[in-house]
Amino acid sequence: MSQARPRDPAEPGSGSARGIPEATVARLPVYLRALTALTERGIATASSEDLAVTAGVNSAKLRKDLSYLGSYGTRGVGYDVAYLRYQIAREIGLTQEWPVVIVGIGNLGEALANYAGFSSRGFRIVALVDADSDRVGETLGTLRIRPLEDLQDLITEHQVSIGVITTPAGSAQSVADRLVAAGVTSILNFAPTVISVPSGVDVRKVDLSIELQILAFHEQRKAGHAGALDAADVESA
Amino acid sequence: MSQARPRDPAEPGSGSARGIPEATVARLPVYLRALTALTERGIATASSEDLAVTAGVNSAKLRKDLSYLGSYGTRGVGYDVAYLRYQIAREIGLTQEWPVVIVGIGNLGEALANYAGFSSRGFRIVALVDADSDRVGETLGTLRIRPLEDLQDLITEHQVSIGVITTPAGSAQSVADRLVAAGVTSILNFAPTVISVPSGVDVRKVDLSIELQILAFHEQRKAGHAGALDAADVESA
DNA sequence: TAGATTGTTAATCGATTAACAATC
DNA sequence: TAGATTGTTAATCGATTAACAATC
Repeated sequence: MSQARPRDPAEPGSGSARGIPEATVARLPVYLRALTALTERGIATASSEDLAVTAGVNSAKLRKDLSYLGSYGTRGVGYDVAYLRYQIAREIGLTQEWPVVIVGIGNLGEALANYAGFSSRGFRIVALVDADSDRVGETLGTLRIRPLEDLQDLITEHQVSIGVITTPAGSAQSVADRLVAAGVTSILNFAPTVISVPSGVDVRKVDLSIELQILAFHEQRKAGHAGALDAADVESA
Repeated sequence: MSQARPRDPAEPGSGSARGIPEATVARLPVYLRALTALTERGIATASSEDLAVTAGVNSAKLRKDLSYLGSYGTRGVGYDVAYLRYQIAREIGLTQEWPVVIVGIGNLGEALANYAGFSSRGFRIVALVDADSDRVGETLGTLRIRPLEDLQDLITEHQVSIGVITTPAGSAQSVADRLVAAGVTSILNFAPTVISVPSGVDVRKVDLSIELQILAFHEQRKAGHAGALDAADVESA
């Protein structure tokens, strides 16, 4: 466990010690975005309360989260926005550029390929791959769509460690297998299916219809909604 | 708190009692999908272990989650796939159809408008809205893109309670305000910004670049990755 | 010094999990 | 009855939060 004594940001390894809670890791990008927003507003120093409001979290949680990285604030003053922003970017690994491959160039894959928010945050899409021979050869932005057979070579050539799957559910597992075999160790899966990977490979899943279903669950329980009556009918039947 | 005595699924209200944990709610759609997959494989009965493997969770967790809904299994046997599937669908609110409006028809909005996964799960996109007068009037599938001024009327006409925001960050808050003013009480926000809404309105956020950043954080910490060296360099500097 | 705000503690809350009595 | 598997308990773990001593 970590010692109670104050940590010095200059002490090598102090801030990057293992054991940053997953919940904290998931919020670091949110803080990064909030700091960017403050920078754009010309704000150089911000209190944990300012930052928390911008990020949409509670300030005690924010201070606790930041404390896992080190002591980057000044008591009585707050945080230097530019400095904290750099420290968080470094912690996440955004001081380097991450080459990314997208497999499955349907509507969603195409939208991601064109999404400016990736490149502006340290990710560079270096290859687009599709199994459909009709789409192969087509150019999207500056990239030509490549066949699945080229996947291994593309990953090796660009030293890709992060892959994005935007194929239909049926192809997702075999694509994941190929990505892993080629050396990819992080996968962002948009296909509506569970994929299995060896330990050591991280998978995150984004599921658009699941998000809507969670909203529907709560919506159904709100008073005044027509659905609430329907549900009661089913129940007493 | 819930009583320790066994609950009867036939008892009105038993399964739908408030207090289903959020973490459980978020997994119900995953179980629903797993049950659908089992149905497609022609499997009529499944144990919690079968279901858990298909859904990618641990079976103790799955049984605990299902216990919040009621007692839908049979000891020594397992769960009837079709029956459990119906019960979960009912619990989520998918026995009715949910009309949805999408605001912001860029690459992502267009991809969502064409996404078959929504309609097959009880959501129907009833309106596409964009602020750009160049896109207004264009037809996507069976829907014509409508101007922002029509938003209120569309929501009233179709009794929409769920809205999807796929605008740039800068427009998201004003769109959210208009959605709420028009009566929407659930929002799925794809814009890379925090939006504020009155209490009683649910917002879920999907942030594509945040998912990639979380992967990058872990990737950076994996041995053998070039980035690991870079980070160490920065740190000791 | 007085005021402000961090970083940390400790209490609380919620989620996960193994284990097993209940029961089909 | 014997075997299988649920539904529930209770222990554990992790996350959140209020409060405040430390300190700028």
